[in-house]
Amino acid sequence: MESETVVRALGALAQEHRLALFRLLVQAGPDGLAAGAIAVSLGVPASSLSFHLAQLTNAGLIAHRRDGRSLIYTADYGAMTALLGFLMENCCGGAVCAPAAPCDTKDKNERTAA
Amino acid sequence: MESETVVRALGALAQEHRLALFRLLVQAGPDGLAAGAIAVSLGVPASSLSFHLAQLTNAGLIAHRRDGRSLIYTADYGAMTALLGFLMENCCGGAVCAPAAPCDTKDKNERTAA
DNA sequence: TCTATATTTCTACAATCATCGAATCACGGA
DNA sequence: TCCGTGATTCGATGATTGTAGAAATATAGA
Repeated sequence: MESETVVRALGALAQEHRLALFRLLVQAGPDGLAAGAIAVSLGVPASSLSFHLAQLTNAGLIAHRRDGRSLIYTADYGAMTALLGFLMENCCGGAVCAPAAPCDTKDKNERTAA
Repeated sequence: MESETVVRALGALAQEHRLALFRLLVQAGPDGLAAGAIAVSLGVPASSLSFHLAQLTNAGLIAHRRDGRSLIYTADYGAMTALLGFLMENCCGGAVCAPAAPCDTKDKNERTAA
């Protein structure tokens, strides 16, 4: 994943409404949610929501499909996975630093992470 | 980790220079790097760098100590770990989604992530 | 104390962001 | 075709961000 892509993805998530929005879509799963339903759920005016949806779309974190008059938005798990992968590889000293990771971690630590 | 904290951490990393800076500090390890060395390495004016260092400090992602005339900055692995933990728990559909994770993953998937 | 070095704070300014009402576009049904 | 609904785009506005030179602060050494 290119670092420019990472910056855009991070920027897209670095906003209260958008973080909540993305979490909502993640919870909703592949079925996704219509823009209107999201607006109600977040308590944000339609035009404001549309702005945030565009930001997340532009960052490649969400996608949408049309269903009649509604636009259904879904989280792009692949993009999020790639983002996390980048952060774990480049921003954790090379060692797996996830707290909840019950992995073996291969023990390649050359420095004490955390 | 509070979602407000997450937003600030994401915002701090969502900038080209700051992402590069943080990666640099992660690579440098616990020894850290002096502000001057960072400025040279990134090719950024001292005052600009100071601004970015303040952003990262404010977000709790880095810390610093004084060594003579130099201020030595270090990455806060704990904060990064907490951030990744939040993202993995809240933004990945509840399932471990890290690509490089060689874990067992407990198979609690209720939806197909990615 | 005086000077040099390391770094931050101050200041100003351009650029980008977030917000939201109004206008517009897209689609389905009568 | 006309109307109603779901959603985006437009436009204006205030707030925040990024940049970098100049000034100020902190420390070390002579």
